[in-house]
Amino acid sequence: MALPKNYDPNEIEPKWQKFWLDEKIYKYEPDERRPNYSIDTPPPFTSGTLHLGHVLSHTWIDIVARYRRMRGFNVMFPQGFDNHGLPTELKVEKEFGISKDQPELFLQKCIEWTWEAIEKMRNQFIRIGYSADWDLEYHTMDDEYKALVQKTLLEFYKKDMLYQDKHPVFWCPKCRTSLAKAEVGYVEEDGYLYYIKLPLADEEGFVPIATTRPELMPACVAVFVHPEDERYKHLVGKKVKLPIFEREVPILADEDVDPSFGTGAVYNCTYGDEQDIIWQKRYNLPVIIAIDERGRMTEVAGKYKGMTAQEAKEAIAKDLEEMGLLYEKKKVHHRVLRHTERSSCMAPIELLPKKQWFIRVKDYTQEVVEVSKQIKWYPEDMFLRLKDWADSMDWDWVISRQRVFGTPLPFWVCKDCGEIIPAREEDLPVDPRFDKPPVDKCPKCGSTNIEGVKDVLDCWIDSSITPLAISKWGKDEKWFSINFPNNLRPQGTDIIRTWAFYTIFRTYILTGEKPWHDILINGMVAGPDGRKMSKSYGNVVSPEEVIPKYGADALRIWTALAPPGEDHPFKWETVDYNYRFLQKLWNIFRFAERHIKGFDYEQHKNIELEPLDKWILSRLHRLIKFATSELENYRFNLFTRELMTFVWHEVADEYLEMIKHRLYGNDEESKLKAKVALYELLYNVLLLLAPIAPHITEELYQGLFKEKVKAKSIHLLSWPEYKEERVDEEAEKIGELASEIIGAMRRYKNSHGLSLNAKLKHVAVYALDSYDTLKQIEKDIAGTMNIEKLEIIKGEPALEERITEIKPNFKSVGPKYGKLVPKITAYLKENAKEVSRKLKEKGKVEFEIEGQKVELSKEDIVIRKAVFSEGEEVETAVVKDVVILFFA
RNA sequence: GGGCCCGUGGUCUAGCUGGUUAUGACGCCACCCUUACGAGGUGGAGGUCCGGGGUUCGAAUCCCCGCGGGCCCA
Repeated sequence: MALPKNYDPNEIEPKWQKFWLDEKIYKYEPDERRPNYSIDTPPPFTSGTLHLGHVLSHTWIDIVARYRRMRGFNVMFPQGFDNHGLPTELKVEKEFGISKDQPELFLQKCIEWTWEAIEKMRNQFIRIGYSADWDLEYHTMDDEYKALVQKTLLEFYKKDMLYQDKHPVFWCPKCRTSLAKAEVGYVEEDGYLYYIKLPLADEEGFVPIATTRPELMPACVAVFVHPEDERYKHLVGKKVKLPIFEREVPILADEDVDPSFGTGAVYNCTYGDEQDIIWQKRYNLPVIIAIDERGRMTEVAGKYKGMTAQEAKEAIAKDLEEMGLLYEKKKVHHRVLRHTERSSCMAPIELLPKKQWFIRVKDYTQEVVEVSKQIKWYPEDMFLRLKDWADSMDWDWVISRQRVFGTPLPFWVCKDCGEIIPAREEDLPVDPRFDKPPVDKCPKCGSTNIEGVKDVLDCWIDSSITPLAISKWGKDEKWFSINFPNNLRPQGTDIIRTWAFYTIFRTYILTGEKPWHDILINGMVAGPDGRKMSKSYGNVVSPEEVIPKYGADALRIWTALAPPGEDHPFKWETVDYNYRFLQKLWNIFRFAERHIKGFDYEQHKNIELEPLDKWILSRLHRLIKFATSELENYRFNLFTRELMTFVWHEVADEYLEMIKHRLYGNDEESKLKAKVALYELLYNVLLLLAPIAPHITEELYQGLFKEKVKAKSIHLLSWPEYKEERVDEEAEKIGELASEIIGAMRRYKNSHGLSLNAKLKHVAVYALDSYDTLKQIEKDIAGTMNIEKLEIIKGEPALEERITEIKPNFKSVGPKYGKLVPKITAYLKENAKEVSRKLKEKGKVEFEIEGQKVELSKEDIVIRKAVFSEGEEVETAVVKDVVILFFA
């Protein structure tokens, strides 16, 4: 069976994907005889489709997994799915018209829909050649997973790291519901900026403030100015007395104040905007609630009680004006938070303090930073992002969400005394929204008035225990001891502050250890236009558009070319180029097939090879060494590029052309040697490429090598071994010279309209230093270029010679002569002919500059020259010290 | 506003422990049908290495100041 003429990824790829699954090539079982390698893969949110960001991050992981297997590791490679989330709730509400008022039906639909999404996404993973062990697949909505999440919360509760407190939520007074950040947005609109004088409490004078929300004055808790502001510096520490409400609040200084906005002084309320929250937390200010869930003024608003916020704004402004304290009202264009997710609503959003569940994290940030230092970060500087986040944290982790489709908090609360009643561990998972409490009466006050917690957990609570989940923490001692800490956590730059930070934090609190040895950070995928890929820019490209056209391997190579930690644009041109590379690879093997298929490499591998064979194998082994060290450090881009260039140019354009005459010739000994080298070369190229392009390499392995090598898949073979003895600098010099000389001859043929294998009657090659090297490849040059009469002559041809460039080799001359360098450069130029002659005669040149002796050897001077023939009968080319004469 | 990162021909990218013709690719132009491949081969045009200052014999590379972009946070 010969390879078909065309490379067709759509035929090859699904075939092997099925084969790998059927044969359970990637099955993981703990095995004490082999080193273990575990990967904590990111569980994507179950939207139903993989985007190119997933393809990038997960192909990277897959490359690592495949490489590690080839290095003899037993790789534990699970894939999970993150199920809970707002988008699913919105979909169920909108598309299926099911309301949250029927929570059981609602949840059922969410789960049903999520299963469909999982199926689709798993198939998409399989279609990119992803080599996870699907028997290890997990979902955050699984009972087992939820039980683990809840168990960790019980642990935090026991450690007294869980508490309830008030925290603002986005609240829509029209819909009477709390909203997630994704459901609100800023809308630009016109409004007024009110300038108000706030009288000082204990002396004459006042502080002028500017605000867009005078109705929040009853909730004012402080006035802020910039610490460097000369206008107000002297007032810091004093108090103002709020007009109308007759309450005193302090004047504080904070660098967040923008002195150029309004009057340079602002008042801080509960809560006008997100900055108010920061200050309230930072300075531990009181919380005064002036607006209720219906958007109306509360008790604290006194005579304004019951008014809507808008009515109160006007009434308070009017009263202040009458008191002479409102002295200016300026039109401004500003951003207002509105309920943007539901376009029918668009009501202004309030920030209302609500009882929320918190995990104490601020007290542990420095410990988390210390643990993070024990993890190796790739690239290293990504650690700083985590550190900065930890250092600047203003409040604890709010873990409760007022949603439906999420892991429930495993707690009940006594409505009489507020006692928190945890679930029993043996009952997990529990859903306190539906399940009975584990006790009949409150253990503290004896009340029977016990209510299950209605809130669910932030989805980062689910996903920040993946290392514990996949390592079977608390479940399987042996599995855990082999797999934990995980060897690798791969993830994107965007979620270092969430996923990485919280995972390190929770794992550390629960186990006392770091979750992983290494963390690998990938950048974001940009669209073809270089901008972030997003629907609103209309630059989204989906894997499903790419794969039918070019196949998964070509797309995978695009991911392999992404630099570590940096954003990477999707480019159709790149995928197209990769596809053409694979096409080229295919053709190389099609050519090689007739020469090496069934060839007994093992029998002949120790034969003494010819110089050019040694050259290409030396280059191969250098590449193996480079590839290995790059992959050890999770860097794929440079190695991939090198490999592609090597295969395309050194192997295909140069080496293959140089051995054709041997493979098709009559010298059986030489032919055999060429086959040995070709086999070793191409077999190893396939192995190097296997982690990146698993499908085409499998196809070629099965077609050309399996018969002899026996392994049932290329993905069960070992990574190429770097053999120092194959590296041969002498052979590399020979190969390089051969490439350049043959290149010059190809250009000659090309410029004369001759085909590559057209016969050249007579070529003379003159050389001095390279003479001995050339003699060794005389036969190769003549054979490759089909030269009837090739003369290699020691000496120089009788032709006119001109020096086109002469200069010092700065790298060697610079450190030796420092400031004299520019003068040496000038000297060489002025005395080019003489310098060249002396170099040829003595091998060195000596002269004086500014009374200082300068001595330069051949290595210190770079000379380029051209030769010219007067007559018409001969054309010339110059390669280093070699002059080629083509006779017509 | 804060932290980190990035800025190299039209586009993407290498180089960035300093060494003078700045790497490779896509695209563009010209030429060549060559026994694995025209989805190929050969050559060419195209650059103030974001801007400005400094250090140095020498700066894309090191330092300082700007400008622009990304991610996250506020």
